[in-house]
Amino acid sequence: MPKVSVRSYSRYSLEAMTLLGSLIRAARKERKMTAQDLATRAGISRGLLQRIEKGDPRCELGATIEAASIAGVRLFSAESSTLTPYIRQTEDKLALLPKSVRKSTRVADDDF
Amino acid sequence: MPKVSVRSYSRYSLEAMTLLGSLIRAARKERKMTAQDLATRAGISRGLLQRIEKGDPRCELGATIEAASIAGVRLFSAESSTLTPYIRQTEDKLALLPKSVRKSTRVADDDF
DNA sequence: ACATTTTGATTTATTAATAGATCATTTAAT
DNA sequence: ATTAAATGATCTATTAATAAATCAAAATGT
Repeated sequence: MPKVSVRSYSRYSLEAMTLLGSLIRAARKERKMTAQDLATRAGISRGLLQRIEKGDPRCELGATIEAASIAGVRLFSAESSTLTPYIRQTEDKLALLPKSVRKSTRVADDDF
Repeated sequence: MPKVSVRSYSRYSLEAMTLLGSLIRAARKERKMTAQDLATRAGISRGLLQRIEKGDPRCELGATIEAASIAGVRLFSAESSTLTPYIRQTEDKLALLPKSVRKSTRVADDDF
């Protein structure tokens, strides 16, 4: 009997993954691509694409994003052809934030 | 010598994953969460969170989405508290599309 | 300046995902 | 109606991801 490994997801996460999968599937069909077509173009197996379109949480992020992208679904809709400026922007923001975060020693100051 | 398994990603996909990771990291710091904090809350190891924040394609989709969600980064910004209506909308659209896609037999009709 | 915590980077054992194959069923085009 | 193709589902061997531990370096608060 195989040991069961559990991992839980919030409702939002589950819904987001389901939605993403459905969007991919819808986009694929709109473009009249077969599952095998898309899978091949994404460099993955048809079985994995099936799981991706179902919103299975345990797929590789990369495989999912790539399949989405080829189907025409983009996580980030950029005006420019590249996301680089947004990445840069975020990195700049990160540079301003403290490099390491620290909880104040006095967590719940109940000595009053 | 371990056999090397390759998987390739489009530039967009790589950039999207990098951006997502950076957004998570920035959001986490803005909220003054340590990596360990976020990892624990997401039910993953700190090492995995490190990879997620780097935009590593080979992470579980679920772990990534969950970490993002907890950090406050959402893939889909819904007006409602649930994505259900969007899922439904997409499913409806799917219902209208053919259940299976088919290439026309006459691919390149060169007999003329 | 110092003490402590956070982070970054590795390494290994364990667990899980993926590819590929196969088969039944459904679907679409003729 | 018939036929070929697409889909859905399941199984197994192989390959890869994850958790956990460890250690060094960097950063923060006092």
